Amino acid sequence: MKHNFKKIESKWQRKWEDEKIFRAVDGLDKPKFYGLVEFPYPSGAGMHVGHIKAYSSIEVVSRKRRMEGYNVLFPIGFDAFGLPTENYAIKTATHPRIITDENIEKFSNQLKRVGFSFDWDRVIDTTDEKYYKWTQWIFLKMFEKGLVYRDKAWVNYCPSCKVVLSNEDSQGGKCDICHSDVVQKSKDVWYLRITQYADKLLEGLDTVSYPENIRQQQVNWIGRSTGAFVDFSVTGVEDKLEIYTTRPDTLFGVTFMVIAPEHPLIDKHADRIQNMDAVEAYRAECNKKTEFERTQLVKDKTGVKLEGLEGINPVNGKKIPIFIADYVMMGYGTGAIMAVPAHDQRDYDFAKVFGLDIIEVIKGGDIEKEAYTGDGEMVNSDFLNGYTNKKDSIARMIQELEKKGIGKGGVQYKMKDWAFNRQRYWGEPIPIVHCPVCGDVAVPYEELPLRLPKVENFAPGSEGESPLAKIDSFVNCKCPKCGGDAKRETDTMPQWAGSSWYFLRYIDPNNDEVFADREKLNYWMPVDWYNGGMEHVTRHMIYSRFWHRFLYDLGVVNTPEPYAKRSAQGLILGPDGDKMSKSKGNVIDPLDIVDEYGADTLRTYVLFMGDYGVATPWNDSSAKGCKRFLERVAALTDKLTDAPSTPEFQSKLHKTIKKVSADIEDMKFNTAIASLMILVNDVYAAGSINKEDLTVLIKLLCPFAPHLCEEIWETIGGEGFLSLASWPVFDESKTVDATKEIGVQVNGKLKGTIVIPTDAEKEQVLEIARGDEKVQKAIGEKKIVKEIYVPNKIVNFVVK
RNA sequence: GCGGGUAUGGUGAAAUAGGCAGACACAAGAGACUUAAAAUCUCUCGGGAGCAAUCCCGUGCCGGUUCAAGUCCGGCUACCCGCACCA
Repeated sequence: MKHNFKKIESKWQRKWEDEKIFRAVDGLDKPKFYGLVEFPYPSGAGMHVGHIKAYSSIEVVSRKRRMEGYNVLFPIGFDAFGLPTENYAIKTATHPRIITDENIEKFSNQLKRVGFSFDWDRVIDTTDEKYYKWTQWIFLKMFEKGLVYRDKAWVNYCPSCKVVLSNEDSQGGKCDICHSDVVQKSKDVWYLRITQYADKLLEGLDTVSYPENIRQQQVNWIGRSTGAFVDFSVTGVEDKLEIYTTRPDTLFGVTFMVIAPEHPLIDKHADRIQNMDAVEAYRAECNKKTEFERTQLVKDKTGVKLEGLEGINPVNGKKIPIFIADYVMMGYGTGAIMAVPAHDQRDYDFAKVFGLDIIEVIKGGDIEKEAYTGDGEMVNSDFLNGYTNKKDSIARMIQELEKKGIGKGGVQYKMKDWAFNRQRYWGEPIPIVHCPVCGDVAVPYEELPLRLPKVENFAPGSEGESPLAKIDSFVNCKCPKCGGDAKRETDTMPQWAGSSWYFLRYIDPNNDEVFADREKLNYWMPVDWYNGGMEHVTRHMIYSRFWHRFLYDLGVVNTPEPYAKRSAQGLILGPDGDKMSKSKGNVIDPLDIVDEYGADTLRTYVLFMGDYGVATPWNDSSAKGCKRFLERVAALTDKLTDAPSTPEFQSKLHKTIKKVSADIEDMKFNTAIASLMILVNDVYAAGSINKEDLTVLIKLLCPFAPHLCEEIWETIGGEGFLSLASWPVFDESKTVDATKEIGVQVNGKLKGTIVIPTDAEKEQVLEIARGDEKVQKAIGEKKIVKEIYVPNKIVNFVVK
């Protein structure tokens, strides 16, 4: 048979869709498998070849699971709120709804042309009001539980997108969307108290199967540290200056304090600060610096001493100067530090610039040269002198601080609360009403969804307020509590909201009563295997784990963690080895490949091209090689024989079943495909194959190249869909050979190979090895001093 | 600076738990078929020496453990990813 991919691919895609053979059935009395891939943002550009690779892994596993008898849920949907659509809407004066619908239509057709076995009856769209009703519902539940708060704050603001960004969206001081420099702006911000879940998110990592690098990235992102909060008195003022430190045991080495330039103490006691001019000048200078300069370039210490205020070290009563400096951040800890120059390099550098005292309290380094951050004996530290163990000295100091009421042990996180509002149109409206009497009031649950109103002009206002603020009919409303005149919140939720719980909605996508039926959740959750990109490890994954954990604490889902297992694909690079980008002109369009080589070739190649987790350049000739392989498979129907299979071929076949089965589970798709290529080469060498053996072969290949395998199955008279046939089981006894070829080494160097009966006795093997001509020659006149035999692997003679 | 990872032919890459390095492909070269080309099929294909049998070298670098190291240990180097004046 010829491989007429154009004809057979559309034929089988239609059949699969008509008969809905990939539909997941709720509550079936079968083991379940929930395979998940990150749902796409339906951009106008259409599908990227990276999508194909990202989905192909779980696609292959899901197809294998179905054949193994599992009830499989492998869904797809669209994460469709977001800025690119909104910007395109502004540019073309088209409503984002229309653009989104068009793009979803386009994406769906493209996905279908690759033959992915999604359950198309469960498609979700985060911009559908039936969906975002429940996004708003979860938000209100969080509001109800005190996990939502509003605060005026200095925030990351992108002047180009005119939008407030979360910490995560402005990494490196650049806007994640447009890459402009982010500035600090004082704004009204809605926060989700994700920090309250920091420990739960950390602990949850021990209960799931994530690759080490992903686990580590999440641990770093949460950034838990333990230490102590200590109150320092300030001369002449009532307030205490609270600092956070991880090394409270170095308190006797404190020689000055540093507070962030934005620290409220400064304005509060401005009248006592004699050099307010210099302070203001320094603050202005800091404000001018971009985040990039502040964190990347300027490691030189700068600062200004606050004249008129002095700190008092609570453990020894010493007066110490207070500085402002931009190396202390308002956003971490308390925005104030005690400086121990002898044992912290930054404090050391600062002390050198300003000529401050450096007092050693831990022995072991040379504080003339640099700060010593290692362990050692405590000195100059009163009751801590003589301690050599960091843990003990810290514990003792915390005990002392708590006894005297001047400090306490505490925990800090690098992770900050999640800035949750955006001044944009194309997002979920935040369902809150501002009442002059009652304050912030939740929109009643029965009024959800709070729909996005129709707008003529989607552009944000000049001050960066939401386009919704211009719609009086939306803004003006009655307070749900007191019935008085009130105004609606006009900001919308960030892009990440909809994707924070979408995997739950797939389970029950059309439910109008609850976000998903509890029994169905119990059946399907958790997600058994989730594949996606590394770029979503610290945002989407942490956010969605947080939301899911919240829902668990609320008692509405059955598992604390949403994803039992996570994997990540490596990028497909352009043929030139660079990251694909339009500007470089090295983008591969997957649909071009489908047209030219077929979907089966595309699917097979993206998994064959290399290690699944590693970035690999696209190589068109290699892709063609996969096409060649599939053509050779198609032609096997011309080699059919009625003759029974040979024991040799049975052995090869069963070894291949074993290898392919194991490799798919280990995501070693490249070697799984390679072993199928070897098997096909073996058939060509033998000249013929019988129907039974060919059936096994196409079953193994079916998850990778399903259209072709279905067609072959039909051609050789198979009944029903091969995609629903049973996965081959190997016979272990047939994977063991009667004889084995092993190497024989002399002094660790390979000198010959011998054939031995499998599991032969050591003496028998050594006998054969000694008798080998080449081995004898290598030994020559020398004496054998040691004989090593590793069963079925190798013989080594040590000679002198 | 901290954390994670990677390094193997001309290329993408294989190598179970320390046991025949380079499977499977791609590219290249030669040949067959063809009026010709494409496609297909056959052969060669890490480096060096040799007519050859064969021998020597070879998994980023230096050292170690071992009968045996791509694999384990110690010390480097380069690159990639993430975080970063985090107190």
